[in-house]
Amino acid sequence: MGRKTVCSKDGLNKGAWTPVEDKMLLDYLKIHGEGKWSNIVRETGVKRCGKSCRLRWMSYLRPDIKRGNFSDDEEDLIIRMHKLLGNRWSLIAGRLPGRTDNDIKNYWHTSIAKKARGKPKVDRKQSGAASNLKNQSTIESHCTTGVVPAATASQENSDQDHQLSVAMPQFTTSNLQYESSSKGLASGREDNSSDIMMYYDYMDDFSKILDSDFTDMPKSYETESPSKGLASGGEDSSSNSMMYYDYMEDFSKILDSDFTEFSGIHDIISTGPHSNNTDAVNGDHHDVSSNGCKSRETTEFPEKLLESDHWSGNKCGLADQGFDFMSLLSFLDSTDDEWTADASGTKVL
DNA sequence: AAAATGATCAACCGCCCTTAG
DNA sequence: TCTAAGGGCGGTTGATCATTT
Repeated sequence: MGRKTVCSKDGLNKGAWTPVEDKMLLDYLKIHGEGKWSNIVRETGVKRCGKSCRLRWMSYLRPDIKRGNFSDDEEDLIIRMHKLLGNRWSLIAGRLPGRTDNDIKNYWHTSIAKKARGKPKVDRKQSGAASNLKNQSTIESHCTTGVVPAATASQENSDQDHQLSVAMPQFTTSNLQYESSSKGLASGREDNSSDIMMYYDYMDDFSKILDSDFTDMPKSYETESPSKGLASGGEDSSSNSMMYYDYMEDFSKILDSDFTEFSGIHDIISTGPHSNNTDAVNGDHHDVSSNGCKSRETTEFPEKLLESDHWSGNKCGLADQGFDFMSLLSFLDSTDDEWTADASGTKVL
C-alpha cells in the first residue's frame, strides 16, 4: 500500500557488512536470540535496519550455513525440485540443509543454467583466482554461488528454458498469467507440442509435503491397499496430515526420478477412481474467493474431486490439509485441447 | 598493459502475509 | 475491525575480480 520500506530510514548503513558490524550482530544474537530484528538497531548501535540484520544472519552468519561447492547430489536435487516447484527457492532450500534460498537461487542462475547451455561453471577458487571481494567476511566465506547479471537474467531464462527441453525444467514465463507475484499459473513441462498449466495452489500443497519431515504420518490412514489410496481428507479434518505412509514412499520415488516422464508416476501410484475427475480448477491464493477460501493456505479444488467420498465439509479447509496426487497428475497429463479460457482469460480444464 | 567483457556473490528492493495492539 | 510493524520471499542490482581481446 505504498508503505515506506523499513530500510529506507536515513542514517542506516547500506552495502557490504563490515566485520565489526557482524560482531555486533552476533553478540546481540548470542544474548537475545533470533527475532525482534528491529530491536537490534536500537540496542546495539548497528546502523542497519532489522531486515538487513535478519538477512545477514539468515544467509551468512548462521553457524549451520554450508559453504563451498554444491555436490552433485545437491545439484541434482535442486534441478528436480525446481522442476516441481519453479523458482520457489526457499522451499527448495528447505530440502538442502545448510543452503540458503539465496545460495540456491544464485547457483541456479550461474551454474545449472549455464551447464544446460553447455558452459560449465568456472570455479574461481579452484582455478587459483583469489576472490578478493567486498569485505573481509566475504573473503572468509568462500562461497561459490552466484547470480546471473540482472540485465541479462530474464533474457537468459527464456533462452535457457528453450534449450533445456530435454533434461531441464520447463518453467517458462511465456505462458504464465500472473495476477501478483505469488498468485497465478506456473507452466508445466512441454509435453509433445503443448505446455500445460499447473496452479501454484497445487504446488503449495505439494510444497507442504516437501517441507514436512515425513515422520508424523498417521498410521490410522493405512488401508488394505495403501499404495492405491487417495490422499484424502479424513473424518478428523482438524489437524492430521492426510497422506498415507505409502504415498511418502511413492513420493520418494518420484523425487528420485528425473521427472522427464511424468506419466511414469502412474506406475507408482495407480490411477484411482479420481484420475479423471479434474473438471474445473479455481486456484485462489490470497484473495477471498466466492466460496470463502482465502489466503495462501487455502485451495479450491476441482468440483468433481470435491464431490467424492474423500472430501467432506468445507472444501477450502480440507484441500489445505490434504494433497491429491491424482489431480496433479491430471494436470500433468492433460493436453492443450482439454483447456479452455474462462471469463477472465485464465485457462481451466 | 589496458580496456572490455564476463562471472560471481552479497545485499537491496518491493511486494505480500502475519501478527500484535 | 483496522492499521502498522515485522518478517519472508523472489527478483534485481552493484561491486569486485577473472578472463579475454
